Amino acid sequence: MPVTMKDIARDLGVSVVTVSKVLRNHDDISEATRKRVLDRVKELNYRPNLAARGLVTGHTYLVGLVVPDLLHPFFAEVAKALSKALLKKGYYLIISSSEEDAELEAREIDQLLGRRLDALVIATSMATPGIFERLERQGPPLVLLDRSFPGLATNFVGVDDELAGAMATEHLVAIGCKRIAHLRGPDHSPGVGRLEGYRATLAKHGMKVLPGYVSATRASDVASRENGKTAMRELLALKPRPDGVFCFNDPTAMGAVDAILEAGLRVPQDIAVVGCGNLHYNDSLRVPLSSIDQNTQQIGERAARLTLALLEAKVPPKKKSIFVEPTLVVRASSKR
Amino acid sequence: MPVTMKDIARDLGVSVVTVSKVLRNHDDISEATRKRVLDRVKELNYRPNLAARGLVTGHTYLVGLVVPDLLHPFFAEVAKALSKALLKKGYYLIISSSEEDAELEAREIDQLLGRRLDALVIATSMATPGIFERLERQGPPLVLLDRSFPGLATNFVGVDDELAGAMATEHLVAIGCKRIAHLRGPDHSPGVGRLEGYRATLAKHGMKVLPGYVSATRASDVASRENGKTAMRELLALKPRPDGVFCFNDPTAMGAVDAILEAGLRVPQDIAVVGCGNLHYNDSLRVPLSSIDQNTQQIGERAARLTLALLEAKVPPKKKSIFVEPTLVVRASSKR
DNA sequence: TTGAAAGCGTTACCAG
DNA sequence: CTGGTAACGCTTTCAA
Repeated sequence: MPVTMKDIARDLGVSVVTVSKVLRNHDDISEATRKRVLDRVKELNYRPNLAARGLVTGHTYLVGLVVPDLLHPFFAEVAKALSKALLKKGYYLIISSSEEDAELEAREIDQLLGRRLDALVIATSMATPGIFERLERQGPPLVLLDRSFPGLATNFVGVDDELAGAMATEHLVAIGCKRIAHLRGPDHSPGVGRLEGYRATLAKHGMKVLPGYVSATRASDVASRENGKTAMRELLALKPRPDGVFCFNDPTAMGAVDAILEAGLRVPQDIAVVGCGNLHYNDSLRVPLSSIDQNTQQIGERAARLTLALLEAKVPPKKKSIFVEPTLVVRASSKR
Repeated sequence: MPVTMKDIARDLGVSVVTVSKVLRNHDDISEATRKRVLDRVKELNYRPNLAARGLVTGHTYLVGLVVPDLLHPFFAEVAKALSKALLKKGYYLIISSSEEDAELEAREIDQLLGRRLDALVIATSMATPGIFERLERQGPPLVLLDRSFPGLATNFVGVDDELAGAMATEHLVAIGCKRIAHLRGPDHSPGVGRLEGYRATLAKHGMKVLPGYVSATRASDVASRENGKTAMRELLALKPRPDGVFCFNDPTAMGAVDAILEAGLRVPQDIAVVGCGNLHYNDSLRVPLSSIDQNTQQIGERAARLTLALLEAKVPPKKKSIFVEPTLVVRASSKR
């Protein structure tokens, strides 16, 4: 059994209250007793029970983060930045992964609610906003991350996906591509946003989305490498064949490059490829991959700032959506 | 304020105890009351306060995991496997990252101890075992992960690093390398273990570790890419020059390949390279990288099994060390 | 400067 | 079947 305040109080012949006060630096304690208490605390290696404390104070200094996949560097990096920024203000981050599974995510959220966290940050795997409507009505302050729902009024932090799609497509246009295709992502907001950015940019330049130029298969976030390869093979069979591809994410783009090389074509001379996410190793690939950088760290920091603002507010502030600006990183796969 | 059992009890004119029993499926409650309670619980969206429950039951069903770096796929994958296996038994994993910083790690551990977790799993960034000796004496069940301390009796799960080093070196010998160098890792057990495996294998074949053939710089776990490049440049300046290199990890190996190609030499013809960790994208690199796979998933599962065993034991079982067997994956960087 | 009493939300124990 | 009482480890309030 761990040491409690009671043990210390008994040992020293003082009351629990006195011990409690010393530990929280109240100044209505004599130097003498303070020292006696502190010494005993050290000796016994005492640690306050944070759960008990939270029970009475009403806040836990715990913020929950739910992500679809910790193996995805994007989420790992957001977690890192978020954790660091929150820690500075004394808040501790609890991370859980839903493995892109809506049902598991619901269970995780339940757990976190049961622990009475002070706030919740969620990059959801859910297809519908139902759960979040309920959370907004009854639950701790909530910030949605990376994926949002049209029509749901909520706090949100993520990259501007439409801009990301537009920048990638704009770049392909700029290097002279005439027939630009898109290996699209899932039906969530990043997938749809990037697709919209692609569409809008083509339209702006008076270019058409040729039949089949938006992949039917939706690169899931896991195993998108294989998906990309398969989807690209289908694109290669089209006539006319595309001369530029914007891919939902980098693994998909890597798969696309695989398929293109496999068909005996060259990247970027025959087909230029741009991904999204800017993974760390893009530089060292067989064909170094151009990509849209999502400014991940900034996303984490802005999410932290927003969360802290919610935590410190007396009255619930107006819902706020923060869109971080992406950046284009050009490498060999689109250098002409 | 969240709904409590008291609210439900009052609404229904029953006692808190009755509500509590319904929620925990005690069978000494009439069907009628059970239904009334359950209905009200649904209506109000009630969730038991797990902290309060933990306070009285004495266990939290929480297991803490501390890793040096969540961005490292190895740890992310361990976390994933661990979490999945624990969840099956009703235990929930709290993940924190120490960013390879011993001081931060100490603070994280303190937090976790304050939360009275049921068990702790730690891949430590500490150079000394002091903290863990104390934890073994006073603290929840502890499992060390990936990194161990000679002389510290503790539960441990990790890959057999000496075997990893031996397998890599053995492979380089087998493909005909005569002068094998090692870009070594930090001073922790994996770094030292792999080095020992390398040394032992050379000795076994009557080969010498030539002067300067073990890099002085120790690939830190972060930014090891640049380190690898720098260290390899130094190796290239040696006479005679090595014709095979075993690198502590894959980023280091990627840096080594960079340096070799930059010097106008070929991989694997002039110098063969083997890494360790078997990162997912090793296949798609400019030079696909041979590597030692650590069987990460198995590490997570074994860690979970061991943790659960500790959790379920009445008396503290004897300390156990589990070494998972690594596997060699041969790719172009060492294919002759 | 100190501490007694009440309470946070829950469960264990035992009497009715 | 039901529920009163005590307890978990802590903080808050207020009186001494």
